[in-house]
Amino acid sequence: MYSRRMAGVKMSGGVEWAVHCCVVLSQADGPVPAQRLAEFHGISRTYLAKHLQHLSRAGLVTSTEGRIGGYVLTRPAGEISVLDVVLAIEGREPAFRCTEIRQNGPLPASPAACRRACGVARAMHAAERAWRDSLGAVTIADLGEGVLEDAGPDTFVHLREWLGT
Amino acid sequence: MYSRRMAGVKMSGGVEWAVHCCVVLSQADGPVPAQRLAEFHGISRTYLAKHLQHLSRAGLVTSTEGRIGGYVLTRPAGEISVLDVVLAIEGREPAFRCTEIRQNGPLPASPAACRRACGVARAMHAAERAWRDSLGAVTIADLGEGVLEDAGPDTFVHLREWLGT
DNA sequence: CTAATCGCGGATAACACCTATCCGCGTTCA
DNA sequence: TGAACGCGGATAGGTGTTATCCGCGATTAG
Ligand code: SF4
Ligand code: SF4
Repeated sequence: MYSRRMAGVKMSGGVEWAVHCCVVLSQADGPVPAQRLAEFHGISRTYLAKHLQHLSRAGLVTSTEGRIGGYVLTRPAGEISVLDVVLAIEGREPAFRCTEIRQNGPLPASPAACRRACGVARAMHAAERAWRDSLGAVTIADLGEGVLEDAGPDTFVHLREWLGT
Repeated sequence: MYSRRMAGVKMSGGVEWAVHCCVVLSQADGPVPAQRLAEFHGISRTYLAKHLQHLSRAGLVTSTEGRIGGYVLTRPAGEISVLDVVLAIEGREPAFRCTEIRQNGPLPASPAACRRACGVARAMHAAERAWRDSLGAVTIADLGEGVLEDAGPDTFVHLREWLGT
């Protein structure tokens, strides 16, 4: 699916799907099945279902089983941040994982010096905090307004019509 | 090497090695061979060599071939940020990669609306910018001072003695 | 000059994670 | 009852990370 060489810190592609689904759900009146969400975005239904289950386990969406089931946002769109979605899909593990190599080799750091994280780890964690703070400041409701600005004020009207089909 | 399950946005472990090597190099008088750097940190010599080559290609370190060769920092430690090292090892690709799913499905976004990145992509890129700004504000020299605070003022004296062995 | 040391780049393999699909199960409702 | 739906496990292919090994060219001690 990805043609170019890629490297480095990378984010799962499912995050993009999940965020878009949340924006759609914020405009829906009732439960929207995964089938419908996948159709709307032109993506794999079975794989999207996996991501939606992650959102469900994280408590961001509430699932309704049975005949006319589907997904509904648990909280108002203004109370769900992009960070919530990213953490639900990607997990809560920090990107930087310290392997404590300062304790290896001929001059290992003393146990006293290792009581707290070293400067390297502190710098990495501070950067991740800045990243999370930035994502935490944007809500699904904010993204919905952005769509209206970019695509016109009647976009969600068409969306609701299609969902009701 | 990693026993626990991990998920999500992740950073290559080689970044930690590379940053530590830069701190060591900032305290060395002459070229330090990869063999020595690997010994000091108790890590794989052959694999570390790969990362050092990345640093060399990025221009952060200058390599000397031959009998008494090794690596030297190209710039002063105060002019090399942690971000420089991370980008050299991990590459410059952004973590979030947009697949433009808004152009799919029964209600695709109009070409006019796609002239610029949508709100989702903008939020992701803003968060990455905050992450990079945070990492760019910390230099190798700063980390060296942190080591002195944590491990005592004679730490680098011992280091230089061992390097001279 | 010779040999030892060193950096460089390619080839290779094991492993983990991402992507994607399929199936069976339980639930709900027409 | 049957159709639609969510849930979880099993599975498979692709990609990136981790790690090692080899040959090559460069440099220097002896
Ligand atoms: S010095 Fe910092 S990054 Fe390095 S091993 Fe220790 S805690 Fe981890
Ligand atoms: S809406 Fe944004 S994140 Fe989604 S496909 Fe379009 S540009 Fe990418």
